[in-house]
Amino acid sequence: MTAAETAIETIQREMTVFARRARASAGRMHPELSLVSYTLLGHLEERGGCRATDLAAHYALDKSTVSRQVAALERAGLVARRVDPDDHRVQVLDLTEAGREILSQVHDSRRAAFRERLSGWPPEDLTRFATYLTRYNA
Amino acid sequence: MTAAETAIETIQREMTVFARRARASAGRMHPELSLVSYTLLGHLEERGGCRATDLAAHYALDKSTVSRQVAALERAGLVARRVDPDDHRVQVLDLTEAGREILSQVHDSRRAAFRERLSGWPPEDLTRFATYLTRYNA
DNA sequence: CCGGCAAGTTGTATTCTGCAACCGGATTCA
DNA sequence: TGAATCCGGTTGCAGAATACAACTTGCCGG
Repeated sequence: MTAAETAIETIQREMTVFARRARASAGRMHPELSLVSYTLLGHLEERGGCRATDLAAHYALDKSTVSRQVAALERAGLVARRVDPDDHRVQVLDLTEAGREILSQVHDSRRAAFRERLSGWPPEDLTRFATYLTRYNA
Repeated sequence: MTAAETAIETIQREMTVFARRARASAGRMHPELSLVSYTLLGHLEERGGCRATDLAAHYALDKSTVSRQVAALERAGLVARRVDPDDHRVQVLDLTEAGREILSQVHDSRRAAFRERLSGWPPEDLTRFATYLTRYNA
């Protein structure tokens, strides 16, 4: 087996380990914000307004799932929808102030967990790791 | 925010994305074996016979959930249960031959998926990525 | 023997998800 | 311009995973 193949084995195994752990702990960290809701809010924060379809495509979710999640987030007052004046089919989603606040709380506690876990890593390794993960998920 | 903090943000987000996708796609790749089932079988393969309660504790699942999953796996002929002669409350779980076989197939196809996904990565990036993941999970 | 604890099972409710059918606005093309 | 089509989104439905609680059965210390 080449070094690259060995690396692929390792990546697979470690990703699986991670998936297991994430599955086990996701619900416990923040009961008020599911993993998906959190992800969606985070996306909105980063990219500003976007469409439900974009979210669905990006996270490989069915549009119906996104529709319901967004509806729940809107009921909870965390996101706002407005119709795109240029295309009346489109709803542009945005965080509300409350959404921003909750997101920042959850963010902080998750960040603390990751920071704890990643403490002692050289900054250069952190940025490279981040790049790899992004590329993997792209 | 420093570069390192930004990287931590990204790692956190991308890991989350990955975890969600892994779960969603696991069902599609192998309809006959959910991520949890796969994990449980893998556990049995590694450690040989164990109790349902051990699985529940190890994966932070409710014992009822494990009970149902194990029941399904037994119906599918992938695991066998036998009563512990020393304690009749206990059922010792073990892979059947069919279970071992399916597990190895799923293993292979997962490996193929990873290989596909990572094709085109320079070998040194693969090895570094593998190193980072291992370090992260350690 | 009894009370309490441990292992599993089952009933119930909730949540997340995908698929399919549908609605209404936008676009294309003859 | 008008019909066919496409696209964004919603809703009905069904299935899976899960937690919690109540229960059954077996074990063990007084």
